Amino acid sequence: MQCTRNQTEEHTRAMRAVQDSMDILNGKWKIPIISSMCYYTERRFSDILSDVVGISNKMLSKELKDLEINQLVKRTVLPTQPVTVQYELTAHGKTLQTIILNLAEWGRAHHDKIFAQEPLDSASS
Amino acid sequence: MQCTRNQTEEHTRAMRAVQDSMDILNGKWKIPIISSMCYYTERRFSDILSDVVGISNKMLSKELKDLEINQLVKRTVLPTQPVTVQYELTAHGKTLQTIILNLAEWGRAHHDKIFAQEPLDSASS
DNA sequence: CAGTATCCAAAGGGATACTG
DNA sequence: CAGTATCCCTTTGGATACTG
Repeated sequence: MQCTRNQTEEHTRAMRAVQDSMDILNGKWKIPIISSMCYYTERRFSDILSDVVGISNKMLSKELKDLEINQLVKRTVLPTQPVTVQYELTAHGKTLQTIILNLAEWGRAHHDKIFAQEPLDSASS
Repeated sequence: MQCTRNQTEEHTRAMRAVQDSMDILNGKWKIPIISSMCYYTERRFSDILSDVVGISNKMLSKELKDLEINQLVKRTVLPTQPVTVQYELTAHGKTLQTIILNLAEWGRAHHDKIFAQEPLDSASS
C-alpha cells in the first residue's frame, strides 16, 4: 500500500462525506426527482409524476417532503381551483446539478460501452 | 414554461441517462464501496468491509458481484494460504471518480451548511 | 390537482453459523 | 481470509380508495 497516514485519514473523511450525501439522496427516487426539476425553473406535482417513470404518487409525495426538509426543494401552493403546487430547486438544491449532469453523462457513456460490446443480433439477420 | 420541444426531448433523454446510472449504482452501498476503492489501487474484501461502515459481509459480497458484472470492478484471487482477494476499479469503474469526488465535496458543503444553521447549544452554556 | 390512508406482498438486509 | 447458506424480522413501496 503506497499511501501515507494522511491519505488514509483523508480517505476516511471522504468516505464519510460521501455517506452524508447518500443519506440525503437515499432511495431509488431522489436523484430522478431532482433531475426532473433540473431543467425547469418550476415543476408541478403531476409533471414530476410523469417525468419519473414508475414512481407512485405516494412515493413522490414522501420523497418531496424529504427533499423539502433537507432544503433542496421549495414547495409553493398556488391559490387556484383546484389547488396547484409548484416545486423548484432551492439555491442549495441547485448545487446538485453538477452531479446530475455527471450522472447523465456517465449513464450515456456506460450505455454506449455496453452496447458496443454486445453482439448485435440484427447483424446476423 | 419557457422551454422548446427540443429542450423537452433533451430533458427526457437526460432523465433516462440518469436512470441508467442509478440502475447500476442502485441501493445503499454501491457508491460507498466504489469510494472505498477510489483511493487505492487495490483493496481486499476485509478492507472494504471495514471501510464501509455498517455493511454486512453478505451484502458486500452481493454488491461486489453486481459491480463485477457491470464491469466496474475487477476481482483477483491471490494464491495465498488462506486465500486473499483483491478488488480494484476497472478503467470503466474509474470514470466514476469524478462523481464520487463531487459527492464527497457536496456532502461536506451540505454538512457545513446545516451546521451553520443550527443554533449551537454549546453557545448557551 | 395534490395529496393522504390503508392494506398487504415482496424485497431488503442483519445475525449467525458454516465452508474451502 | 473470503465468502455462502439459512433464518427471519423490517422496510419498501405498489394498488386502491378517499379528501380538500
